[in-house]
Amino acid sequence: MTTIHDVAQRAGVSGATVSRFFNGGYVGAPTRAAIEKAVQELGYVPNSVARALSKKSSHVVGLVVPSITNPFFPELAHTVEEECTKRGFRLILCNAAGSADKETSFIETLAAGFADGIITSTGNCGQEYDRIGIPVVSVDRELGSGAPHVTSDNYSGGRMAFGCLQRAGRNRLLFLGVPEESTSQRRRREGFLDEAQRAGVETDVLTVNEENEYAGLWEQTDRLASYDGIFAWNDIAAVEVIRALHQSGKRVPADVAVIGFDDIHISRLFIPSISTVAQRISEMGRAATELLMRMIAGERLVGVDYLLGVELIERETTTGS
Amino acid sequence: MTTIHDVAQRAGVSGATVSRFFNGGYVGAPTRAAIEKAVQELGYVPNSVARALSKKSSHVVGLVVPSITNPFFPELAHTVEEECTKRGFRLILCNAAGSADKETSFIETLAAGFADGIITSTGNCGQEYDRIGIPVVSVDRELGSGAPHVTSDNYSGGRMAFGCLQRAGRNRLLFLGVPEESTSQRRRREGFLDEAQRAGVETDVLTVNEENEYAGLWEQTDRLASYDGIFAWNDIAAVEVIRALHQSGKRVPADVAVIGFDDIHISRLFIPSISTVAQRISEMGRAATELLMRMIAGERLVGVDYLLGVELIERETTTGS
DNA sequence: TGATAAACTGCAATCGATATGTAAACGGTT
DNA sequence: AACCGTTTACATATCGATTGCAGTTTATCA
Repeated sequence: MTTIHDVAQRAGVSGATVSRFFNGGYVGAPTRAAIEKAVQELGYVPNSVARALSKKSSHVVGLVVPSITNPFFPELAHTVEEECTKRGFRLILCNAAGSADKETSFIETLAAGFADGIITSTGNCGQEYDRIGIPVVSVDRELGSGAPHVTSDNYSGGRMAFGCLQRAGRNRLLFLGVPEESTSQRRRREGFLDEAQRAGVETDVLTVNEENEYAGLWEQTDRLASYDGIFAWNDIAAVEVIRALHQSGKRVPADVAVIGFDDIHISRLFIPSISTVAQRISEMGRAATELLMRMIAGERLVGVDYLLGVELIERETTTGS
Repeated sequence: MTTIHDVAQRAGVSGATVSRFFNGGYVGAPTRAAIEKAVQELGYVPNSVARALSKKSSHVVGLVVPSITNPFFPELAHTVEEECTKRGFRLILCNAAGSADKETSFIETLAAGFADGIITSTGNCGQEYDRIGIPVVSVDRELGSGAPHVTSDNYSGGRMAFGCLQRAGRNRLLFLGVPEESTSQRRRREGFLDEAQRAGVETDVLTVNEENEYAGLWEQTDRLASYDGIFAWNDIAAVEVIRALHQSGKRVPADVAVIGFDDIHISRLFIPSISTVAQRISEMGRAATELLMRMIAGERLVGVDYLLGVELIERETTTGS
C-alpha cells in the first residue's frame, strides 16, 4: 500500500504538503505539479481509515435494517442512498437480520468512526443508540431513546385497512403479524382492532414467525380459510398469505379479501394486484436523511419527529371479483 | 468518546494492558478485574477505526452490488452475510446502483482499510479491482481482472430455457434483456439463441432499460403479445413482462409462455408461479465467501473459478394449464 | 536455595493521515 | 537593513489502538 509519505518522498516534499494538496491549502504550482505526478505514478489513494481517525469524520452514513429480503427495506435504502449521494455522502447498508447481537456490533463499529451518522430501522437496541455519541435517526420504528424518528401514521393505516375490508362486506376478520412486535406493527394492529371494535366486528389475531419466509403459514391454511378478510401487517406477508390461500383452493378476493401494508413495488405487479396501505417510502428516506444531515452539521434535534400520512390503495385483492 | 487510556487511567494500569485484555494476552486476575470494572463503569467500546488502522484488518467484508431492488442481490447478500458471520466477519453492503462512479468510490473506500476483502457482483470497474491490493472475488459477473469468480452456468441455462419453451410447443420466441449487457446476460442469450438456431427456430431479441422498473416495457405490449414464448433474462423482468401481458389481456401461459432466470423467492409465490432457470444462490454466496476467506488468510488464488450448475424449474408460466 | 522459565506489565514506536506552530522567501515600504 | 503581510513548506504532535522489547514478579524444578 502506498502511503502519503511515499508520495511525499517521490515528489520531494513533506507529507504535510501532500496532505494539504488533497485537502485544500497553500501549495505552490510547481510543488502541486510534482505531487500530481507522483500520485499518478504510484497510483496513490488516500487511506480512508487513517483519514477517518484523524478527521473524526468519514462522509459515510450507515443504514441499519432488520431484514434485506423484505423489499420494503431495499426500497427505503434506495431512496436514502440517493439523498446521501446528493449531499456527498456514501451509504453503507448493514443488515442486522433480526439479530440483536449483529445490530449491536454494527452500531458499535459504525459509531467508532466508520460513519458520521446512523439511520436505523431496527428497534432492538434502543439504549445502545443513546450512548454512542454520533447522530442517529430512526425510520419506520421508534427507538426508546430521544433520537428523532420518521414514521408513518401506522395507527390510521390500520383503521383504513379495516375500513377497506368492511366496505368489501367482510366480517370475519384476521390480523396477521409476527411474534416480535415492533412499534409499527403494534400501531397497525391497534388501529385495525380499535376500528373493528367500534364497528362491532370481531377480529382474530394470528402471529406467524417470518423466519424461513413465513413457512409456518402453510400449516395454518385451514385456519386462514375460515376468515373472509385478512389484514397482513406488511405486503410480503400479504403475498405469502395470498399464495397460501390460492394453494388451498381459496379464491382472492372472492372467498377471502386480503390487504397489506407498505406498497412495495411487487404489490402493484402481483396478480391479483394487492390492496395495501401505502407508506410514502421515498418521503421517509428523504426526511430521515435530512434530519440526519442537520444533526451531522451540528444541530441538536430532540423530539423533532416526522409522522407521515399513509394512503389507502384499493386494488384487486379487496375489490370484488 | 471514551478511549483505551481513560479505561487504563481508571483501572490504574497502562493502555497496553487494557489492549491486551481485549486481544488476549497475559493479564493478571486482579488487573483483569479492575479493567472489567472500569470498562463497565465507563461504557467503553474499542474504537474500530483505530483498531483497523493499527492491525491493518477490520474483519469486515464489503459486498458491492449493482442493484438492491432486484431481490436476487438481497438474497445473495443474505447468504454471504450468513457465511461471513459464521467466520466472525461483518458484512457491509454497498449498492453501486448502476453508477460506475459510485462503484469506484466504494471500492476505494473499502480497499483503504475499511474492509479486509471485497465480493463484487458488479463488473463496471474491472481494472479498479486490480490495483487496490486487497482480496477480491466476483460473483455472478466476471471481472476482466484475474480475480477468482463464482458464476452459474449461464450458457447452459439459456439452452434449458429454450428447451423448456420448445417443449411447451412455442416457436415465436423472444429474448428479453437490458441494454447494458453483463457477461451473465450475454451467456444466457447466447445459449438460448444457439439452441434455437440449432432447432431452426427464429428468435428475436428485445432490450428494455431497467431504470424505473422496466417502464419501457409498457410501451411494447403489442410487440410482446406477438410472441408465444418469452425468455426474460431474470425473474424480475419475467414478473414485469407477465404483468404487462396480463394488463393487455393476454394470458400466461395460454397465449404466451414466459420463463425467467434466478429463481428468486417471488417466482414460486407469483400467480401463476414462474418457470425459471434456478441459480444456486446460497451455493454462490457460500463459494464466494469461502474463496475470499482463503485469500484473506493469505492464499494466492488466481484462475480458481467456480462454475455452478443451474436447474430448470418448470412451473405454471410454461406448462400449459 | 538458586537457577530458569513463565506470567505479567509498562514504555515507546507504529499504523497513515491531519493540524498546529514555526520559519524561510517573496517584493515592497520605510 | 529592519519591517511588513502573504505565501509556501517542514517538523512534530495527535487521533486511538496494537505490539515488540524490556523489566519485574511469580512459579517450577533440580
